[in-house]
Amino acid sequence: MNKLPKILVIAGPTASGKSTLAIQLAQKFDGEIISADSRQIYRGMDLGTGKVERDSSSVERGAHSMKREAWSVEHESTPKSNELEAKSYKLKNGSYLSAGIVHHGIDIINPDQDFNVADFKKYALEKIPEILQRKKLPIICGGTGFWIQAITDNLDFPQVKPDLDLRKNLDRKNTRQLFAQLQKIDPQRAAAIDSKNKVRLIRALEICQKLGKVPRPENNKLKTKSYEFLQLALDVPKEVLREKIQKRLDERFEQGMLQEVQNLHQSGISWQRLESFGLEYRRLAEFLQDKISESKMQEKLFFDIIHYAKRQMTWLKKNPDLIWIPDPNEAEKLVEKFLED
RNA sequence: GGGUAGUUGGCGGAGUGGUCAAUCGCAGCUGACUGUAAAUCAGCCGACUUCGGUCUUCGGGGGUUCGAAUCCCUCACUGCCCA
Repeated sequence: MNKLPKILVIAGPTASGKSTLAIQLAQKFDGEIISADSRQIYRGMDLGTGKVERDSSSVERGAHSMKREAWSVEHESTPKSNELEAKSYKLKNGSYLSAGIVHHGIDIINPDQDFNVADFKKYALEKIPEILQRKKLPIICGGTGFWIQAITDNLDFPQVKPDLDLRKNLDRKNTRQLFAQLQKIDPQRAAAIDSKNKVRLIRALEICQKLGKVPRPENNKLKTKSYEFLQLALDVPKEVLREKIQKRLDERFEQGMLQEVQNLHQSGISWQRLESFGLEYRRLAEFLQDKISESKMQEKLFFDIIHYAKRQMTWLKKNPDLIWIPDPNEAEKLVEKFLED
């Protein structure tokens, strides 16, 4: 039996220290990082998404300021016909470097474009062989559990692309109507679906329109695996995480997160779009529109992030392959062992 | 000292004789999730519970009433106004 290529996964809730650990391990084991973060893919969304700081090029060395290029400035290449090609933005120097480590999946599209799990899966499955070819260790690191699972479990998605017009139309109806509609078309899916969840209902109907009904996800246990994963997650006590979240939030404000959101809006991103990104982008957009007061915004945002971390934990907890490590220093040994045989 | 408004579950805040263990919001807890996943959505949230119920709550005490968070008396505390 030939051995499967190995991939390291670093998961954990927001503010748990994933990125730092990933970089440490990348340095130690000669790796490249694939960010699995549904918001860090966007250019110009830096402070609010907590991107690792990009290495400044030798030319602009000494630029200690947190100033980052506005996405509109670097956005000069016009999208090509190929959707994925168009979406995956090629940087001049080829990649996003932080602490000398190559990061994929950061700054790959503009905030007015969509990039979903299926896109990510394609993207990552393209990058992984490239990284392996360079004899480097692929490290998938990020907080978007679903995206990570798409890779680790090689999830199969129905071949139905989002139909924005259809979605817009369906969105006008309420969940009762949508559910009734789904019951008629695909009772099986209807029986299993969350009947109050509009997003799910709309997607189900979208698939039905194309395929007649929603295919049952196949059992991934039967699938042949192409990679071997070591999945680690940072286990940070709730109280500690709270403190880290608050501290990080304060820092982000100091670094000019508000300005970042303002800039995004000025470069053409609608408030509605910004709000749809959630967390900092939603709350700051609301504040900038005078929908909420500053103190309300700060308060809400803090709790939003706490809740988000909680949701992440709920997701992560049901992954039986995750190894929870209370201390980041434990990771090294585990990775070493993983890479041995 | 006089007047006045108030005191409700962790917080905010409804409720003004029975259908109130007490609307609702926040916080808290648990969970769902196959192309929006930082999104979207669900349940629990006084105590005990064999999940049908049982018990103790609405500042303290005393009353009225078949029955009070809701009415009366009184005490305490808080805010505002007049001294």
